[in-house]
Amino acid sequence: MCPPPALTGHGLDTLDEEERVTTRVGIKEVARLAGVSTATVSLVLNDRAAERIPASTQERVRRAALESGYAPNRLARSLRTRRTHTIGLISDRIATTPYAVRMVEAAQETARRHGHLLFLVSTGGDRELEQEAVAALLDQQVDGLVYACMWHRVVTDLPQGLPPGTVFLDGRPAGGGFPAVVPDDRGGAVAAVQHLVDAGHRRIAYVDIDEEPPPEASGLRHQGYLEVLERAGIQADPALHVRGRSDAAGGAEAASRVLDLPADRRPTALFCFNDRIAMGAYAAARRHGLEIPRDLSVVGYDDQQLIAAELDPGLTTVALPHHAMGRWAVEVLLGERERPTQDDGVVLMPCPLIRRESVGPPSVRDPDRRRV
Amino acid sequence: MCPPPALTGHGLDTLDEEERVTTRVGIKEVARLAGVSTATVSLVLNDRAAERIPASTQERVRRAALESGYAPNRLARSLRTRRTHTIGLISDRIATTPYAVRMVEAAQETARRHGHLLFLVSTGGDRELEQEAVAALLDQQVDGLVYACMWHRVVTDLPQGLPPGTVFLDGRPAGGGFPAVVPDDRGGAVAAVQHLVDAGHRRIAYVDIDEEPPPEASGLRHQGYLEVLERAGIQADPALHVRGRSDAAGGAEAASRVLDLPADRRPTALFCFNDRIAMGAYAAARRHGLEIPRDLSVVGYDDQQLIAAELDPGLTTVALPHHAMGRWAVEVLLGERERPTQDDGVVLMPCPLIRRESVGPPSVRDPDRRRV
DNA sequence: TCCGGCTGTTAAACCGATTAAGCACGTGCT
DNA sequence: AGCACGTGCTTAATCGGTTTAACAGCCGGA
Repeated sequence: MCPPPALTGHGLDTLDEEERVTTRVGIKEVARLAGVSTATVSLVLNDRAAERIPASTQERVRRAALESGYAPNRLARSLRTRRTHTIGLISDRIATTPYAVRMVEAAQETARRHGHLLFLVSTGGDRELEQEAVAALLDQQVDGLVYACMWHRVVTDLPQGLPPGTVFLDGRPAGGGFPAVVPDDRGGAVAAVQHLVDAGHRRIAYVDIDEEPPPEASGLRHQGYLEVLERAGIQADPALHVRGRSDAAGGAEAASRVLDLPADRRPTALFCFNDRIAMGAYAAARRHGLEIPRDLSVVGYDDQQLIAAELDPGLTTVALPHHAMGRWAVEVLLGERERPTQDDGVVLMPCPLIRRESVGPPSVRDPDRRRV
Repeated sequence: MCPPPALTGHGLDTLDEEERVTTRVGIKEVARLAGVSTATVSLVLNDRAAERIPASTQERVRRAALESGYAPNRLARSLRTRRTHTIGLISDRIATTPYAVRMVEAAQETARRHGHLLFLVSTGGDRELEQEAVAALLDQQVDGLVYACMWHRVVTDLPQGLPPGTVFLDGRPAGGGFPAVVPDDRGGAVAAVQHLVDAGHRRIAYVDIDEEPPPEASGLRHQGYLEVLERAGIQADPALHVRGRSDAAGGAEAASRVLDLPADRRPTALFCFNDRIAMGAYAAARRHGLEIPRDLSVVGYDDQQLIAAELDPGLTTVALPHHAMGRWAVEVLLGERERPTQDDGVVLMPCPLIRRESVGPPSVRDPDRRRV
């Protein structure tokens, strides 16, 4: 029992106590306790013993490790094995879209389940920070990188030096060449609008977002919207495609524009770009004396709990598969799941329709009762 | 046990190219290029040269490093220096309270500004996972740990083996002994209620949350509420302290209970435990034919953007200093800021009042007009 | 008796940096 | 000439593990 000199200066009486606190027990100590060499300890504890080392010795080593509370220094191990069991997640931002956070959480959880730790870096979209982050993470010898976006988008100028295996999350690299997963916005829109068509609606407006340039999701959802109309033999009315700011006020304003149309052209249902716009649509409906879903059906997008579930009546909406995407990204990164080869490596994750109470059959009310 | 692909993989033709991609240039290569030993390279690049090494040599080394794109392997460096420049953040959950995410983001940003990377682990409140996380992070030799809660609470059973410097964020350890930062809920309530008193209100209700056990914040805000009333010489009316579920419906129901009181006891202002409850209070006010702020003033808590800013009229509320707390925690951890010694190491972070349009002078309307 | 092979274990190289200690050389002083 | 000292660098130990090659001892067969 002759301990190595303690590194700290603050002298306690009992060296024993001090050591417990400051110095972790290493493989050497275990080897000494078990009366073997460090090589043997390493072999045993890593199950590389392969019959070469008798059970008795293995038992001795394991007991020594357990009793001394040995935990290997992963730094040292990683230096030799060249695997750190860490991954880096770079995201443009995490706080803005509340439920996109689920992506990060899912990524972290998946990493953990596979024995990895996750470095989180959010760059606020700053190119320079992003570049620094890539470098810092590679310096740390991460086993892989996830490049996450908080909105479905096409990433045009990638940082330099992204390692080949990097996985894109909720975005895809302009040039391709990396595995990527994004929500199936077109498919989600199809589900939403089909739901309205199935309920009997023929005049369905798309209350789009008004942003320049329009986000990926905007165009894709429009495609889905048009696709369903066409399949249903409904002539799309350009007047029913309106745009508004992405908040309740903007949504109310845009929704009002279609609700103000003459009775024979006025929509009986609204497909809103997102839940905030749908929230505004509720307000507009109220101002037009329309009751949801009796007089007007509304479908949103995003399934933001704070809005969709709290509105009265509950908003039928389409959920973004944040959790599934976060998990997918890490699984692909860690080789637990096949890398996609089709479609330039881009995988579309389905967006499930969440049915609440904001959709019903079209109203048959007297047009004169339209305003209050 | 599928082997992760790590950074290497898909073979390229030219070894040269391959090397560029797979093998990072090490200190040895730089030494060779500059015609010196690795020791010299290390000395120069770490500015430990201290006049011992002439400028000409330094120049040569630096150029070699730059030209070869040398970046030190932080694993190796850390093994030797015993500092990894990484910190671990353990949080019970990150997705639930949307804006608590700011805490994590602030922590990450602060870590980055001080040259550190942040490991994120969210445990879902699972004790066992929490324990594993502590162990895994310590194995990785993190320089420190932040233990974050997503609601202000007292942490009763801490995981084993938390290193002494661990900082608590939005929570404090039951036994003390660790630095901790929590929002000043009492102070925030004081600001909110004082604001109402200053506007002339005398009958102010506290629409509390109905949870067992009541969260820390509930009691503290109640204290602040009572404190202001007492200072203002207002007799607190127990009937004006009601509780409801923490959502819009619960808030509406609880608010209705006080709005149903006879005119001479009915409050002219509501202080709500949070913004979701305040959202319900808006609905209740509407149903009672009361206009905000003309007939009823409302103050919330949390400043949830999706609610507070979107409501009409905008909700005056109290913001939780998530950003400031996240930053504080990391600064204390990294020794950039003095550890608190007062109050068992617990620091109260001020909660600023956010003034919007939901507060006005008390109504002088005819009580008979109360219902519509 | 000698040799090959098997068993159980270990010495030592290695990962890529940092850093204490020391060496070689020139210079100035006595 | 001899010596101390400063300058400019290098050697080698070290961090805490993993991994390869080899060694000691024993056994059985030729």
